Amino acid sequence: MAEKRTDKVTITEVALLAGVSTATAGRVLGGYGYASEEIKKRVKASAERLGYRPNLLARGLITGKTRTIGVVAGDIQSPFYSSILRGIADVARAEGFGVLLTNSDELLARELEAVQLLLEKQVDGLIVAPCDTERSDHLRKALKGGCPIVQFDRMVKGLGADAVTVDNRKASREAISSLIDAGHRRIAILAELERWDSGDIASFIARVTARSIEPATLFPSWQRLFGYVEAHLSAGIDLDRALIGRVGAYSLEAARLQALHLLRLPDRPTGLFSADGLMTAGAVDAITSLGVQIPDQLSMIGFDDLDWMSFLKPQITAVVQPVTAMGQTAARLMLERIAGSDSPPRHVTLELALARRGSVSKPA
Amino acid sequence: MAEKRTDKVTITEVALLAGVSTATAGRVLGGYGYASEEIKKRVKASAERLGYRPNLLARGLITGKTRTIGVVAGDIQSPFYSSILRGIADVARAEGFGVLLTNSDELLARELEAVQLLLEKQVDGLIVAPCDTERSDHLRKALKGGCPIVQFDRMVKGLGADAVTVDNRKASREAISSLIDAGHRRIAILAELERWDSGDIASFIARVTARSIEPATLFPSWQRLFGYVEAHLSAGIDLDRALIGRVGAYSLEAARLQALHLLRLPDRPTGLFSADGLMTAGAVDAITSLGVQIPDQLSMIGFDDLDWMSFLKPQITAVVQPVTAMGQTAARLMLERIAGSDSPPRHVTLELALARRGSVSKPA
DNA sequence: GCTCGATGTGCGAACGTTCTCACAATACAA
DNA sequence: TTGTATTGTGAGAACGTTCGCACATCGAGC
Repeated sequence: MAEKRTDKVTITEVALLAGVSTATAGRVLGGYGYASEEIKKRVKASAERLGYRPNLLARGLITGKTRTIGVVAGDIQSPFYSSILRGIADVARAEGFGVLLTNSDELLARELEAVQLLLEKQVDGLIVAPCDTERSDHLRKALKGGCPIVQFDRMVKGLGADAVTVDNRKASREAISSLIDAGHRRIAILAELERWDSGDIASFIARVTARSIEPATLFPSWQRLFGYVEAHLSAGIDLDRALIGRVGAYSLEAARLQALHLLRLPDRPTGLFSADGLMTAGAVDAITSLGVQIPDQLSMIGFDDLDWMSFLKPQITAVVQPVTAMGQTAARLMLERIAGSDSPPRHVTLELALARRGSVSKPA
Repeated sequence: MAEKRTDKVTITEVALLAGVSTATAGRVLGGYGYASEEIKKRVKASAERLGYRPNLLARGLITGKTRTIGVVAGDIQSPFYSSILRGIADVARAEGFGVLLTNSDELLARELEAVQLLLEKQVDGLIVAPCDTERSDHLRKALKGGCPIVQFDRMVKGLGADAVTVDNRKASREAISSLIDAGHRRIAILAELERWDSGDIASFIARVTARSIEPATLFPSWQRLFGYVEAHLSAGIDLDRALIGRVGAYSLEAARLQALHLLRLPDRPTGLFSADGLMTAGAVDAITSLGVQIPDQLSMIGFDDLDWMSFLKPQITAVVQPVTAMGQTAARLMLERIAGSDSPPRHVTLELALARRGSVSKPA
């Protein structure tokens, strides 16, 4: 019977009905000051009766806090980002925070636009997978303007902000080493490797060899190549540049083509390392279409663990990223910042696990 | 050199620097009234110089519009929801709207809490996959309160709100019919079938047979069972209740176990229809672990198309849902509502496609 | 008796915008 | 000249909260 056309019930009306001032009503409803039991009861009853719901815009305007976290993901459609987002959303929800989502598609222009929008919407903090580790003045400015930032998956050079990453380099090195230990000498890598300023693979290898490169702010696929190179170096195996499959784009089809190319080399590799989930998908597509047998004709390890890798033939041994945990951790760091922590920037590195599934054996 | 400690540059300061009133500055910056070229230039220059960014909270408070869409998904981590979200986000971004995301995990209590939060944050509209097609007073109330709602994937009974769905029943009927046409008579179905008030499969079948049930507001997995039953009826094939695998939970493991059960029946089915992506995954897991050959020993069609179904063995013929398009459509309907459309509730039904991949053949 | 802290309440001013007016100035037709 | 529309500008009131302050009451301690 209670007919409310528009839900424009404000605190003023509640106060009026309860016979108190708006300030008092606010104290009860907002829970931020003194109020006698008697009055508390009265105000709450009135609020209940009118169906009062606080207007978080107004509250945010005055407190300067919106209890909203802005997230800039690359592409929520991908399992990687969607799992991370899930982790973020869970932690945020538990603390009564909202999550404002945007996609950058790994384009700087779009990230810029997104950060802009989120800042204008006055989010309390920004969780970002930065798509450029150098040109990120917008993030610096936001940080300086008092908006905390937590990076994930990669880190901007010299940005004094929290970050959650994994040790790509180490996991990749260990994966390659385990292939080497199994007896493999010709191991191919299939990786995106899109952006790098001195874009040349040869010079990258040279700098890795000379130890003149800082891996922390590289993009993940480069870090994984880094580990690949290191594993070869420490085992004393010469690198064959033909075995480095630089896909150059984040696309299944491009990965498939590059994988086909690698598998058709005159001296075909006996091992294959794919540097992320999409690359693994492309590789498996190529492998099944060529009828190559795993692990008899080819041993394989992939980065990222997708559900099908465990229940389909060929099963794929994979480096498992703790995706949801990454999101949760990022959100927790963010909440601490929002709560006022001003500790120096923290960098959390989560552990990676290798899920062994029998796609690795000795070379024929 | 321009040092701004906190980015608290307000329109007042811009106005001051430009030597105009805040009202005029607002008109220029907000683009909503007269202003001479001369003054426009001056205000814009001042804004630029101070690094002015509008506070969308304040604007929202006064206009009553936040240019934000609230989304209640089941679980963004699933490919289904994340693709839909992507579609929504794309359309929203193009129109300068933000997307506030929540997960319900298909729990009514959580959906309620989510809707509450979103409304308090004053979203301009709600895009929801309602997790109960009956008890949805919170949605009714929101709608009545003036907050437009667009449902997707399923529809609340008698809720006068827009909706975007697919014709699950028809697609399922056609899929089953194609198996029947191929000669199959013992076709199993693997489906979630968790909630239904008169929870009994037998009574459901009876009501379908008697045509005394309205499919529109059923949950998708029930609609798909509906089509399964219809296909059998119209082909004159007796239903074998043992072939209806009711998983009862949305879980890979539960689906796997139920699939194992079906495949171990004394008189094993020659065809299998899995009612969504997760069910297909569970089924394929069971199939590969039992070493059943597709399509030689078992023909299979799945609902939902996931990437691995096309590039792995066994390849799975699948009903493809236009997921991204669903999200886009939902967002477009929402934007029209926000723009003021007061047409009667629209129900958009998107087309489904069957991707034939050779997992269907004649029974042995 | 007085002061003091703790508790309880209301007034009015924020917060950063947009919106409604009022009012000028200009231009053009009657 | 007058009227009327168009364009341009500013003062001040919204929007729905919270916050700072003033003030009132109460019991305890001296």
